[in-house]
Amino acid sequence: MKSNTGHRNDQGRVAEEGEEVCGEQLGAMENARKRCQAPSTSKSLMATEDDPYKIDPLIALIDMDCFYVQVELRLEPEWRGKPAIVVQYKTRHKGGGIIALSYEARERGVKRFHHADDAREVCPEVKVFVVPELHGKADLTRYRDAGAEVIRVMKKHFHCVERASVDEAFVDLTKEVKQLLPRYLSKELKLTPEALGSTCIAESHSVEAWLDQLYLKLEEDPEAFVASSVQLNNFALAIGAVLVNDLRQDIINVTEFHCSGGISYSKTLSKLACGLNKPRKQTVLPGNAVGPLFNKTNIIDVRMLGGKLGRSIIENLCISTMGELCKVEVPKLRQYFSEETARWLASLAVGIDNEPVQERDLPKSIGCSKNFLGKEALSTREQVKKWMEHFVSELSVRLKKDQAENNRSASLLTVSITYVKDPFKIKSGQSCSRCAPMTSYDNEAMVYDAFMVADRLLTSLGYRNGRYHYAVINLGISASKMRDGGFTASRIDSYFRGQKKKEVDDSQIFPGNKYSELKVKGRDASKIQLGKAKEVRERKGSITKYLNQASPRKDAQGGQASHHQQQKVRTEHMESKSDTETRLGQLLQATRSQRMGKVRRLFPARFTDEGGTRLGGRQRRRVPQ
DNA sequence: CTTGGAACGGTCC
DNA sequence: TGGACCGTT
Ligand SMILES: Nc1ccn([C@H]2C[C@H](O)[C@@H](COP(=O)(O)OP(=O)(O)OP(=O)(O)O)O2)c(=O)n1
Ligand SMILES: [Mg+2]
Repeated sequence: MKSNTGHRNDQGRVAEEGEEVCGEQLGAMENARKRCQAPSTSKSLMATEDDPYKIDPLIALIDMDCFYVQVELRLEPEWRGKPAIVVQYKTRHKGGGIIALSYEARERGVKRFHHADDAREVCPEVKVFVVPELHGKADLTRYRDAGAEVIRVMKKHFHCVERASVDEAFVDLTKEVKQLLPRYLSKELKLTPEALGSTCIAESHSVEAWLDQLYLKLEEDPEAFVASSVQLNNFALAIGAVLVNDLRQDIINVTEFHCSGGISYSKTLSKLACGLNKPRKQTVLPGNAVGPLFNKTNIIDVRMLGGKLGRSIIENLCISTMGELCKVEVPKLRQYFSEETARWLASLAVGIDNEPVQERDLPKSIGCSKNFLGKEALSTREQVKKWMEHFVSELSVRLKKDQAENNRSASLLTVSITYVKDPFKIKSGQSCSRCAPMTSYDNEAMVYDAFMVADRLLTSLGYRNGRYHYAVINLGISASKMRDGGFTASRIDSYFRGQKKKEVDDSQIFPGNKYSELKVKGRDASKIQLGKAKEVRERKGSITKYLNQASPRKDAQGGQASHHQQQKVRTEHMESKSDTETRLGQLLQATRSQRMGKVRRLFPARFTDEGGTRLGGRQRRRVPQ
């Protein structure tokens, strides 16, 4: 992947194209940034007296190496340097599914889609760490907390940090780099290979040569250098690399965790760069390297193109690399995609995504869920209630911790359910979600709300002799719409609107209605007594309004989680069973064939027709030429 | 027996 | 807005 053995001429030629394109992309990026009102970068191309140097936005992506494994290795360091994996549900299928694997394990041929038993087959001495279980489900707290440790270090170094996942964050380096620029240009500070540390330069063999080249140009003609956006941007990238290297070293010092980094001009490019030299390395992706790199980059491997959209591009245009996509003109793209999508793709094909780094280091939602496949599927009220209790037990602890640490409270509680007619003869599955206001972190209140919402939906789909007509194969709850501070009377009052009669008999599931006697500690009971909260559910508020439309959808729908795994498997080019080979696969196949949300906009013409065919000729909107 | 989990963020209507 | 759906780790 790294070394370019042949096609020198070809790459050289495209490199020039890339350079040219990149020069143009910067202006486009800036315009889009202004539209997006990214405060820290919106003026980056504007030279003013205070800010004499025009540089493009500089974005880094930090991604922890085999993160869950590192978390386990910090707890049991004797396994460092050995093949190791982290699995979920050891007692289940084939010793549990792998969710993280060390680089030593990767060298031995272990794959993420393997199970523990598979891993032992190809690598008998592999160390298997098992995700902790609590309340009958996997408990990822350990890894979330470790991720927060890392973010904390990042915030120490940079103001604008966007938590992208449990082990990834984007950083906007623009301001910090711009501040240092004069001191580096004046030689007060010097860019050295040592300062760059574990840096690689994409499409370049040596950091030294790259730096030498940079300084050669600076010495040659300093005025021309600072006037050249290409030179200045490369210089800025190098400064960014120093800052990111320092950050990564600090992360090691503070947390013992190693990570990789990507430094470039957009989230897309930084993410791509980060993956080029994993692990324990950071990669600078300069503008002039984008073209050559894109020539060998599969479309599927680019952020946001790893799913249906990417596959449709490949199928429709009969291409496979970003370099090829770059050569496709907007009018051609318009044959298959909407105007908006076509333009967006054309930008992305030169590395522009117009996404500012958001200053957000906390998750926006906190939730938990679990699959119940085959005989595990839930079909009684008692089962659903039991699992709601488990979920709430986990969630309330996490929410209270979040409230204490971050001074915020969730205002929305969402229940999501995937259900099928027969969990053993999966022919169609449907997923849905319902929400209720969150007015306290009281366990029983949350259980009541979550269960009532779920039960109403499932009951309305059919209920007889103590069993729902549908079996629940995935159940989850999530807290979101975070607001500053704790729960206040006015906040809770705002939920009391309208009136509606109770629709479901809860007397058997909640005997004695103990729930209505609960109170929130430390609050004005007359206002926020949970008995009042219960009224919400009996009135015509946001909950019941939607329960009335509980008729099953016609489209097939499978568990989101599983569906996503499928996406991941394809993205990583890992061989695995085709969907028709397994029962679950059939469900997932149905899932993917359903209607396409955002993608309807993205694939107006062809893809839609094909989707319609798969669905049995269902008619879809066709976008005018 | 059937098993590709469990979170997240975001867009669209 | 809520809810369905997509993309991602
Ligand atoms: N489908 C996935 C992908 C990832 N993870 C978890 C486990 C990983 O340790 C962590 C980070 O995901 P990465 O894709 O970044 O993978 P790693 O950090 O494990 O490896 P790498 O070194 O390739 O980044 O998120 C997960 O639970 N399910
Ligand atoms: Mg990682």
